[in-house]
Amino acid sequence: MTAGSTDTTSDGVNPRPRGGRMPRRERRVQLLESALEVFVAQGYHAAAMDDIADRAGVSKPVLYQHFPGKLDLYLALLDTSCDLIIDNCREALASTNDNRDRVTATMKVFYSYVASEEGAFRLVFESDLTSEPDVRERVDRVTTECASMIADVIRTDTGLPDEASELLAVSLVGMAQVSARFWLAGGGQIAQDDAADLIAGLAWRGIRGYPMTDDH
Amino acid sequence: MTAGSTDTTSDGVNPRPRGGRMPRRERRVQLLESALEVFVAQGYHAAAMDDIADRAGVSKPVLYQHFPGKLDLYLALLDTSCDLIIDNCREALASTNDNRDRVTATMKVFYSYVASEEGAFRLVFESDLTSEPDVRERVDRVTTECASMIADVIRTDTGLPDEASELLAVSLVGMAQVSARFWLAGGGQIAQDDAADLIAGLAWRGIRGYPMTDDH
DNA sequence: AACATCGTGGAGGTCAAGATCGGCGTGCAG
DNA sequence: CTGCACGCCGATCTTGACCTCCACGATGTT
Repeated sequence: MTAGSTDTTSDGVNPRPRGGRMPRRERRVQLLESALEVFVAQGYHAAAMDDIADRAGVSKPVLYQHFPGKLDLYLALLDTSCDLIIDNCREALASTNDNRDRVTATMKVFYSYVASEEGAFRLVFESDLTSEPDVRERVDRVTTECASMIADVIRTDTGLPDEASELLAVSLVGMAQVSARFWLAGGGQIAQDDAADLIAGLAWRGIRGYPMTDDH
Repeated sequence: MTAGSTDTTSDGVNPRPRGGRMPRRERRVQLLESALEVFVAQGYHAAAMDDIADRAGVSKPVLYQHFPGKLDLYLALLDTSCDLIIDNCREALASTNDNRDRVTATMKVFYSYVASEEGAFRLVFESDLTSEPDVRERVDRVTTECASMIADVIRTDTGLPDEASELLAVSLVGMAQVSARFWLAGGGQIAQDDAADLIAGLAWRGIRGYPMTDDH
């Protein structure tokens, strides 16, 4: 009994049935999906190209016929995920003119992002390839871009200096991403919207007093 | 002769003079210092044991006579850094009974931690070995432990439920660590204490308004 | 002063993982 | 029926990094 039974190779993952033939374009998206699952579950370094190929139900050469290397595959997925969160953040900020609603909407964007089934946020917030400059640049860009958009609002409405606005905005983004990640790890003790509302309230109380309030 | 001149370690090319002989205990701490520099500069995976040995001015076998393997070496440094930030956080919270001062003191702890010359915070906040459960557990413990201590204060003073207190505390920790990291990356446009005060003000305005505020 | 001891150094083994080359089966035009 | 093209797979190569074996020199003792 060398093979044949579709048993789990290593973990609780079930590889796809082997032998199906499909056009290139379709195969490519399937490979991307499989790669995302493996990278999310194991991280970049622990993920082997064999694992991704097995997960997709194909052999390794097929994978290399679609992507030149492991890093390219990872960067493709990373770019998609980075663009998603940045675009959603932009839309949330543009969705209203009330700053309190802006805070809530942006917070919900982060919580939805983290709660999404695919878990792609791990590539961005928990990447284990930060030594690679291409990865570092993209990961940092998520925080800096989101923060920059928020900082524009802060600066416009408060008149604070650029550096202070940026730092405040970065801290709001940090609050959102870290709390969302640990909310998810907590296992759903609190409903997603309740958690987002709670933290949005914290953030809003923090920044709403800034234009006119002096310290103490 | 064994001059401990730890000058700027920007890129890691700074091998020590070779040939110096020293007692075990001293050699061990020197190896730890060298390993920290290399891990901080290059990350876990990119760092080779040869690099660490060369950095310390010794050869590879002596490194293995002091530490059984690469992971143990990394975990030793990680533990030290994790304990440091957790203990400092605890002391900051115990240093006063005024919650506003608690927030400021805790924020300054994070900024000092990130600004410390050795850059050990990168092992905790930017580790590239999160796939290893031992590492993941320690890294997460920093946030959860710090948050737990803060959550105790929040729960006591506000009467909020446990889960809400924990989530608020986690978000404050996230705000601190992310903003501190990006403040450092910003290159010192703002003075360290000013940045910490700014974010502490944001955090305090956020949480001070919650139910049952005990103002003296 | 000579010898034994111990720490040090360079060169090498092992193995995992990324990247690749000749064969196989299927569908279609002629 | 037959040749062709295309997609796919088993088996292999190579690189790089972690981890040990034989010489050498310094130190303490008689």
